Amino acid sequence: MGKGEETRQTVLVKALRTASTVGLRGLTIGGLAEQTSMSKSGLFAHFKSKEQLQWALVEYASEWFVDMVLRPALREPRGEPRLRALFDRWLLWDGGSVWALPGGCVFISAAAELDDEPDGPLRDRFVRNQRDWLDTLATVFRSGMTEGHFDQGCDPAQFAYDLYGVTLAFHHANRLLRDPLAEQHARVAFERLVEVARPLSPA
Amino acid sequence: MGKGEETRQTVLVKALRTASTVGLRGLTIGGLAEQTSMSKSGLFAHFKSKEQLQWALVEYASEWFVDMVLRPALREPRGEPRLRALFDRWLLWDGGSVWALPGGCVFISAAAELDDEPDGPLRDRFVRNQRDWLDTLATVFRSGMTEGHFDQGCDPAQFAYDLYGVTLAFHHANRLLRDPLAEQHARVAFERLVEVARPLSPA
DNA sequence: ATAAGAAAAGCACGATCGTTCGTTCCTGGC
DNA sequence: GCCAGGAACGAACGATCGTGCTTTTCTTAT
Repeated sequence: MGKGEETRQTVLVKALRTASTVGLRGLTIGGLAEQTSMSKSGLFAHFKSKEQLQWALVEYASEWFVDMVLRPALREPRGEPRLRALFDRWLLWDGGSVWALPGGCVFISAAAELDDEPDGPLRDRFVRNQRDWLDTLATVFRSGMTEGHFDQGCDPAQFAYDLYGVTLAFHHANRLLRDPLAEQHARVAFERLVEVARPLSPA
Repeated sequence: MGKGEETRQTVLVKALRTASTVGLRGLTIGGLAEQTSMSKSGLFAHFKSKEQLQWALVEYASEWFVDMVLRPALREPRGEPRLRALFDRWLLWDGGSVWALPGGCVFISAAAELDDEPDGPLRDRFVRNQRDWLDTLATVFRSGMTEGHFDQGCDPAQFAYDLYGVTLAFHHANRLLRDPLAEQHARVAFERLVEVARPLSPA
């Protein structure tokens, strides 16, 4: 890894942590330069505009999410165990683990900022990220259906939607309201989602 | 209503619509002045700082939410009917009705911006708003329990959490992903929440 | 070791931010 | 009709924003 790529990475690491608390829009070149002990122009040269920096950040965050949440969970057996691992690590991702971002899930802030933005490279990239994640959830759930853990009549897309809702509510209750019962509520909700999806007559 | 209060109201109306798309932080005094055909300083004088403007905006949004969503639903019979009305109007509030804000639910953007903010008057005010709303949901559900619509073993706080999750996911799917199935997913999720809460042995 | 090229810095720009100040305009009570 | 006080304005401030240019410093390959 050449020098250029190295500092680029350093910047993205810092940027990711800051963005998790202040959002993509809250990022500033000057602030980032200060955090990395660089000059504004020196940092700016790596990304040729702020939006490209944001784009690179979404890219980087996606990779890291895969590394921290998805990949480890994929080592669990297909179906329900894998789904549980996914959910557990998802909660850790939003806070409570040493490797979690200081502001919790960075995608939630980004979603709120980009949802009313006009189409563009940044929004498109992020929407793809979110669609991929929902697709992944649906796929993992579908594996659970073929494994016989979940009923054949279930709708994987609906399940992905529901599960996302559970974690969105978790983020809300945990970080905004600082509700000590947030995680408990999340787990109860998850268990009921799984329970409801169970096949009536196990093969 | 004196002249001062009148223009103050005018400003808040415009501010609310803008904030729904760009968030509380995205608001600018200059932009607001332009929208209302006022001078920056003239507008600024009504609120003595930007944060106080944001504070007043949260206050105003809360009132309007009560008028548009809560109050009309309270005219429905206690219990399940009232809960359904609440949910229906909540979906309308996030978009799809003529009176909805152009950027959808303004509280969701605000939540993402304020969740990692240090304590302060603005955050406190907004957290109170959100707690009130969750309490209201729980209360309405609890009425449904005493009415016999829902099982006595249910946890109203858990139900409020779940229902909030459904609408957060709806906002996400609807506004960010522009998923045409968003509302359908939301309704399916709601129906299952209600279904699961039904008493096993109706009195 | 040296030349070529990348990386970083320095500096400045136009724009926009929130905010202040002094002035002008309008309104309501006597 | 006058006068006090609120409402709005115009201009300006210091700060900070993203972004160009030019120059210096460092890497890297030969």
